[in-house]
Amino acid sequence: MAQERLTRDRLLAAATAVADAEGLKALTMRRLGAELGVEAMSLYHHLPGKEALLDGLADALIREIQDQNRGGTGWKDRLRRRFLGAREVMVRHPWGPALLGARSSVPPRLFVYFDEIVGTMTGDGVSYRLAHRALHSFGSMALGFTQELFRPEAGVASETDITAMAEVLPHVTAMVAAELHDVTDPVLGWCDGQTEFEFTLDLILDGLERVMTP
Amino acid sequence: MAQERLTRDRLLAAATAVADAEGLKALTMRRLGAELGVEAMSLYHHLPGKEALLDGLADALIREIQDQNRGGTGWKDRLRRRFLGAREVMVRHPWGPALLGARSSVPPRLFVYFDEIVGTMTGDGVSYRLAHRALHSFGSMALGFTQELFRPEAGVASETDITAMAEVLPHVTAMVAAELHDVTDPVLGWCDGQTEFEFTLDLILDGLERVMTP
DNA sequence: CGTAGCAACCTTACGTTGTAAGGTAGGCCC
DNA sequence: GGGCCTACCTTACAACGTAAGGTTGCTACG
Repeated sequence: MAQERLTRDRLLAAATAVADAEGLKALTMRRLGAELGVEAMSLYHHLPGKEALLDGLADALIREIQDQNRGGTGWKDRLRRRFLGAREVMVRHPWGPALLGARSSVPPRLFVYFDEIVGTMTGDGVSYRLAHRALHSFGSMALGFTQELFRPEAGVASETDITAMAEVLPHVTAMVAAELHDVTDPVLGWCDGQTEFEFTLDLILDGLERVMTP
Repeated sequence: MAQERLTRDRLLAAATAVADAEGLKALTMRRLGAELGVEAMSLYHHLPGKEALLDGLADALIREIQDQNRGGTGWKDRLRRRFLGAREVMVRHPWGPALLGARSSVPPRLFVYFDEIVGTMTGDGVSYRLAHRALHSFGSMALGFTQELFRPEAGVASETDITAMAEVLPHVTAMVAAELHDVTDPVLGWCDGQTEFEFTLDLILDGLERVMTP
């Protein structure tokens, strides 16, 4: 693992790999050093500290999102493609949302990315006022994720759990039952992140379009 | 600070106070112990560990949000009031979003809260299918915050910064200029979180209403 | 009344984290 | 060849969460 010399880029690449494989929490200086066949303190000759490492990671993540740009015509179509591309990046790097959320200062590249979004809108006739509002409405959708507070990845619940749940959560229980019954493919159909992401995205995009052309 | 006996509730209250005053990062076991005039390890007789402390904090936060329920008529109005109330709670506790985002397992009370939302909708004639979609669309709005990735709390930039910014961020710079010129009160008008929260909230609520009554 | 038991709190200590401080080996230049 | 710079290593420290076990005082019961 040692061999080649260290670089800031090799460092960030290794950090990304560790985070992809084992999550952000496993990304410690010592662990990253080991990954590169080097002592932890050697990393400090290429990065000033752990915060800088995370900043670099965030920057690389946003660049990866920017690179997902895929054309389209009109602000709506363009943004839609952009955000769907962003989502693919976040699916590849599940630590992305948490990282961006935890960063104490805004990654500078994020401003550049938002600038592109504003330019996409105003360049197509959208007013600055609405572009500004839209920027806030997109929120984390622009980065390809919705705050997944409700993530039922928990797996199958036991029967006693289900009966207990039915008492405490009558409406959700009924909803799950109704939805499962409705859907042809019970696995893909229930809480399919992609479908719901697109639903919400179109809800916002259509809403914005309606606001600007009343 | 010592005097009275420790309680799980006193513990959580003190933890909330520390987080309110100095942020989540300042909330360590030793610090919390000191706050209560007690050694860190004494806390372990009331809570099994730090994770449990954070779980308790999250639970209390969600309960505070639930208590903001303020009536209204019809699912749209009811949810709107609810979410605006939730926002007030998050304004009081700026560490809220980060805490919920960082929790590795979903706080159980969140399911109860979501159940209330589903009940509010289906009780007013909304289909389970749409209620489910809506739940995902609300995302973090249901908890009163939008992922504030773009938070210009940085303060006034220097002149050189501004000219540098104009080169790299032409569209954002123009937008800021246009907006500042437009607005009567330049401080409240520019990036007023409340205004933008309501704008996005109504965008989603109106969109959902339109989907169900085509 | 004595004593067993238990709840609440303290003491000590360990492993892990980020990182400050300073050491060392090799290549380059004058 | 002697100084200097770059890249890496060694050692050490403070702060963190917490395991293990000690101390104290109240309470219940034979």
